[in-house]
This record gives sequence, C-alpha cells and structure tokens, in this order.
Amino acid sequence: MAKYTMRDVARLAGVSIATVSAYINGTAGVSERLTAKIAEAMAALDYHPDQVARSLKVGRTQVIGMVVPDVTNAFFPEVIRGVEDAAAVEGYSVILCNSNEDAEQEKRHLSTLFSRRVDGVLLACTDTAAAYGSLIQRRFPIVFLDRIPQGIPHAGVCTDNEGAGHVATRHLIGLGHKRIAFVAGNLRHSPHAERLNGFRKAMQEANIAVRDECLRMGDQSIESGYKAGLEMMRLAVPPTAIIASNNRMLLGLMRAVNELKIRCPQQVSIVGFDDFAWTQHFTPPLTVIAQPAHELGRKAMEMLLGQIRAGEGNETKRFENLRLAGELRVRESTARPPALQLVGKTRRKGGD
Amino acid sequence: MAKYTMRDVARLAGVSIATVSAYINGTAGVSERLTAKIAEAMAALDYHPDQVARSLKVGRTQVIGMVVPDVTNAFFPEVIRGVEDAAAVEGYSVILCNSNEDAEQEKRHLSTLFSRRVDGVLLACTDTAAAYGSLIQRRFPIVFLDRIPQGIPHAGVCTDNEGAGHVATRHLIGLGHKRIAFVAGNLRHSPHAERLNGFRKAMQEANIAVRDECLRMGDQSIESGYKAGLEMMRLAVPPTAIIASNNRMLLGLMRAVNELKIRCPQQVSIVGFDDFAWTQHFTPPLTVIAQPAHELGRKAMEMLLGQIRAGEGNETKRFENLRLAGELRVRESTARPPALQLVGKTRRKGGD
DNA sequence: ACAATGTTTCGAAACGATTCGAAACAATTT
DNA sequence: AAATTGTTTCGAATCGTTTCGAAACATTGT
Repeated sequence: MAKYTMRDVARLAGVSIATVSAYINGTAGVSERLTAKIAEAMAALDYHPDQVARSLKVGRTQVIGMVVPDVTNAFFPEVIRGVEDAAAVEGYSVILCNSNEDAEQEKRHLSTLFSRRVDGVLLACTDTAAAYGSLIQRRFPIVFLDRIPQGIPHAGVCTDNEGAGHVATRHLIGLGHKRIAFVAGNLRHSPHAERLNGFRKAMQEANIAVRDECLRMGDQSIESGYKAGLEMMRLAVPPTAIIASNNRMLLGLMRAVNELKIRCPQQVSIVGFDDFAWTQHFTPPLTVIAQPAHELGRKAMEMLLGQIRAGEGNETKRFENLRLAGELRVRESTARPPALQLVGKTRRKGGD
Repeated sequence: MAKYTMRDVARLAGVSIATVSAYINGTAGVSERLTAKIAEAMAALDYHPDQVARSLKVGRTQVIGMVVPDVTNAFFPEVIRGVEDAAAVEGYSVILCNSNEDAEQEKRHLSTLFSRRVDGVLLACTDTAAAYGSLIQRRFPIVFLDRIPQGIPHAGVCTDNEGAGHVATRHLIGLGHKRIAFVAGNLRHSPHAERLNGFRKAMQEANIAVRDECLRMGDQSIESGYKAGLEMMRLAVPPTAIIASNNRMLLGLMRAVNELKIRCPQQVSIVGFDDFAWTQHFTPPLTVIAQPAHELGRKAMEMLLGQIRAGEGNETKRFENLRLAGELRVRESTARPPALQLVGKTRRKGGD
C-alpha cells in the first residue's frame, strides 16, 4: 500500500492541506481552479483519506458493533443482512462478534468494541442481568435485537413473539387440536418466554387447560428438541400437536417423530419458528412462523442511527420498542387431529 | 460514556502521560510506587485506552475485513466462526461485508476497508478478474478463502474441491453407478470448477464416459438445482445418480425429485456438498461432502496474521495455498443403482 | 478610489495516543 | 567525592486528519 497523506496531495496540488480537506468534505467553497488541481493530484496519487485519523478528530468512527450469540444459527445471518443494508446507506461498517451464549465473552466483546470507539452497538444479549443498565445511563447508543433485557429502559426491536406464539396456537386450535404441547427454549431469553406467553394466552382464551407434561423447557438445541419430542410422544396420552419455539428444536422434534415412526401431520401436527430454505423442502414441508429477520435488522440499525444522530433532547425516541409481526406459513406439517380427520373426511364426502 | 483520556489518568496519578503509556504497554520499567498510583487512577476513572488514537500512532488497527458473497449461505457463518476464533486470540476484530455476488459492491467494500486501514483482508471473491493483482503487488495482507482467483500469485485456503468431487464420484461408482450426473454451480467460481474436475477425473479413471445431458451448469441457487433436476430426470434415460455441487442446488434437486415422485435412493442416488443440521434430518438423510468450514476460517485467519506480522523476507510463505480435505458422510440418499439393487437382493438372499 | 461585504485560502491548534532522547535519580565502582 | 552505569521519569514531537479564526482576495455600492 503506497501510503499518501493529505499533505502529499496538498503539496502536489500546490495548495494548503486545509483546502484539500475542505474540498473532500465539501465544508467550504473551493474555487474551480483549485478543485481541478486537487482532484488531479488525488487521482495521480490514488489518495484515499485515512479514516482512522479522521475518526480521531471528529470523534466518530462510522463503525458499529453487533454482537450475537451465534452466527451459526441461521436466523442471525438474515438479521445481519438487514443491518448491513441499512448501515451501508449511511456509510457505516459493522464489526461482528459472537458471544457464544456466554455472558463473559459478551462482556469482553462489548469492552473491546468500546475501546474501538464504535458509534453504537446492536446487541442480541445473553445476559438477563442488568449489566446493560450503566451503558444506557451513560447514553451510549445501543439497541437490543431479538433478545430483549428485562427491567431496564431500553430501545429494542424484535418479533412480536407473544403474538406469534398466539397465532401458532390459534392455528392448531382452529384445526381442532386440544392436546397441544409447547417445547420452549431457554425462558431467560425473552423470545421464548414471550412465545410461551402467547401460547398460554391462546389456550386460556379457548378454555383449554395446559397440561404440565405438555410443556417442555429446552435449551434451543437440536438435542433438547429431540429429547422433548421423544418423551412427549411416549406419553400414555400424547399431544396431537406440538409447537417448537425455535428452528433447532424443531429439527430435533422432527427427528424424534420420525424415529418413533409417528406420521406427521396424520398423527401429530407440528409448527415451528423461523423459516429457511430447508423448512419448505422438508418432508413434510413445515408449517412455521417466519420472523421478519431482515426487516428486524434493518429497523434495528435505523433506530441505532437515530440514537447516534440524536443530539440531546428526544428522550421519548430513546427507549422506543418495535415489535414486528411474524407470519404464519401454513404448509403440510399441520392438519386436523387424528380423531377429527375421519369426521372431516366424512363431512367432505357428504358436503361437496 | 464518560470519556477520560490518558492525560486525565496522568494528572490524577501525578505522573506524566508518557509514564502512563509505558505502564499500560509494559514498554519500560515503571517503579512500584507509580504502578500502584496509575492503576488506582485508571480504576477510579474507569479508563479505557482509545484504540483509534493508538491505531493512528502505531499504524495498525487490529481489525481485519472479511468479505463474503452472502452470509446467508450457511457455509459462511461457520467459516466466520473459525475466523473469529483465531482472530480473538490475537485481539483482532473483524468487519464483515456482504458483496452480494456483485463485483462492484465487492470493490466498494474493499475500498472502504482500506480507508479504515484494516490490517488485512479475508476474501471470498466474486470476481475472477485480476482486479486483485495490484493489491497483492502492493503487499497488502490478503488471503483468499473458499473461492480462489485464477492466474495471480496469492495466498489462499479452501477445501480440496477436486479431491472432494473425486471422492463423491468414486462413492457412487463404487455403488455401481454408471450414469452419473453433475449439477455444477457457476464455473467461474473455483470450488465448482474444481469439483467438476474431480468428477471428470474419477469418471475417466473408471472409464465411464460423461454424457453431455448429464452435465448441468447452475448458478448456485435452489431454483437452478430444481430446474436441472427436473430436466435430467425427465430424460429418456435419466441418470441413476446425481451430484449437486452445493447445498442450495442440492435442496432444489431434492424438490424436483420429490415432485416427480422419484424415490431417493431407490431410483436415484444423490450426494451434495456441505453438511448442516438439516441435511442429516432430511428425508432421506443426505449423503454429503462436509467441508471443514470452521477450520477453513481458522487457518485463513492464521495465514493472514502471518502475513501481517511478516517483516519482509519470507516470500515463500506469502503465497502459500492450503487445501483442506472434505469428508464424505454417507447417509441414506445414496444406494446401489436400480438395476443392481435387484441383483444385490437376489445375491443376498442366496448368499447369506 | 474607499469602505463594506462576501468568498477563498491558509496557518496552526487540536484529537489521544506512542516513542525518542534527554533529564533526573539511584546504585555502584574508582 | 567524582565518575560510571543503569534505571525511572518526563517533555515534546508525531501519526493524518478537521476546524477555527484570520489573512488574502475579489466584488459591490457609494
């Protein structure tokens, strides 16, 4: 890298360094004569301004940090795309960090991000603790994404998880299911707690009791979905429908069902969360709640930019919380429960 | 963010700013008395050194850029994990960029990365052109990842794609297949070109002619895999086995096969590339070549660190090329071809 | 022709660290 | 007690920008 500085450009163009700066940033009028000279000099040297020097001076880096528990969870890459798309518009770059579901690592990452003077942080947090309170008090721009912390004022954007849980449940109830099970992820993570709430609410509204043995707490892993599926489908009276609170547990659940040679959806209906390429090519194609992952990322970044730009003042906006609707995509993993399927068939035969 | 500078720490500790720096970086002996005072002052102010100022002075940012065509392709998140793991060890952060398979965007990203004075770049390139030549000549630390450019000296790490294509093909040949098809991705991307080479070589070694209609050039999309699958399985004499050169086309291929009600592996064997959680839970569980994605990322980062550290001198190391072996994971989407299955069964009946 | 006004242009001081070489001090040898 | 050596400490310059205020210049109205 041939490294030229503004000084070199100035010298070559025969102007002062201040003028070059003014030209580049358009901060002051520069005569046509000098404009031409400077442009020429810059081209000749293939000069590119040093952003780190600039950052030091202006106190902004045009970089934000994004920390997620695990990029390897297909939900996050889509979010990242959204974030980048919104970031690119404003000339922002993003430093990506994996916290690996570990509060300690998360803290370390945040700390190095601050040292690097990022202008803000997007955080899918692992920690429920109010470890974030001090950040927010210091008015550091931060917006929470997907996972929302409890008990502190904050800005955040996530799927309307309660609504999504509710919709999924209503879909099953609408099909005639009563023995509906729910395989939750770690309830300390807001999405899973809220999806469970939505489930509970829908069940209550329909006056269906939630049986204890139809509630399983997993840990978001394939393995835990598998175990939950195995256990539940071996019950004396197994559920006729199961909701898996994330895509990994869904996968585990499907494996359990397949292994037990239980037919889906004939014997058990299943709905999961997240929609990826493979979910619709699965056998059977899976009914899921799709999260607006890309949009989630875009909105979060836009909110963060808002905070970054915010002079003082707009306190109201600072703690905005956005919840985007999930979308139920009905495919072939859900159907009427076994008992009703016959009724359904008879009816159709008679009716149509 | 209460922002304190080294000057504040120095003042509070009653020492010079140079001494604080010496203490922090351990560059010179600092007496116990002052050490204590400085540590105390730093703690009192919750001081964290400003990395951007530091970067400006020392000419290193401890940040690298990574540009991939699309994080949304599940292969890359795993690579990213590998990169981050290796980066973290040395205190490096990574700025992630999506080129979106677009040479223009890639160029823009590279350009902003340089402006930000990243210490090096990891690049899964879209462009086959020698647009990278000048970078390399300028000795800018760069290592290519997965996709390797042609015709210029470079450092790179990727899967041994030719070997992988060869292994996949040999697996099918070993099962007795002769009419083997290959659905390639964009051949301008080295992995696909090389996988195809491996396929050709294996076929040649086995003295099996590659039929034209059994070679399809896709574009890495699900759609193209689907189309290729449809077309080939509708041939008068369809192939008895198909290799899909990436995970997306594999998915499309499976859809085509399902739609045509062709049974896999009974009527057609299929092997794909990349191994994710869903591949083994597919119906049938898919035989694939797994790429050592995490390792790929780790090694690439380590090579990059090597280049960054390299004083002048070690020219040999500069253009090192690493090829890591893929691993064939035989599952249930491959079996003996239809004709032989009967023979197989009869034999078994008689023999066992 | 001169003052008043509005543009361009520039010199110099930051931003917050590192680093060089000299100054200050202590310990040792003569 | 002076000279020598080695260790701490510090002042000041520097990295490559931005930005403030003043200087230089051109333009206009009187």
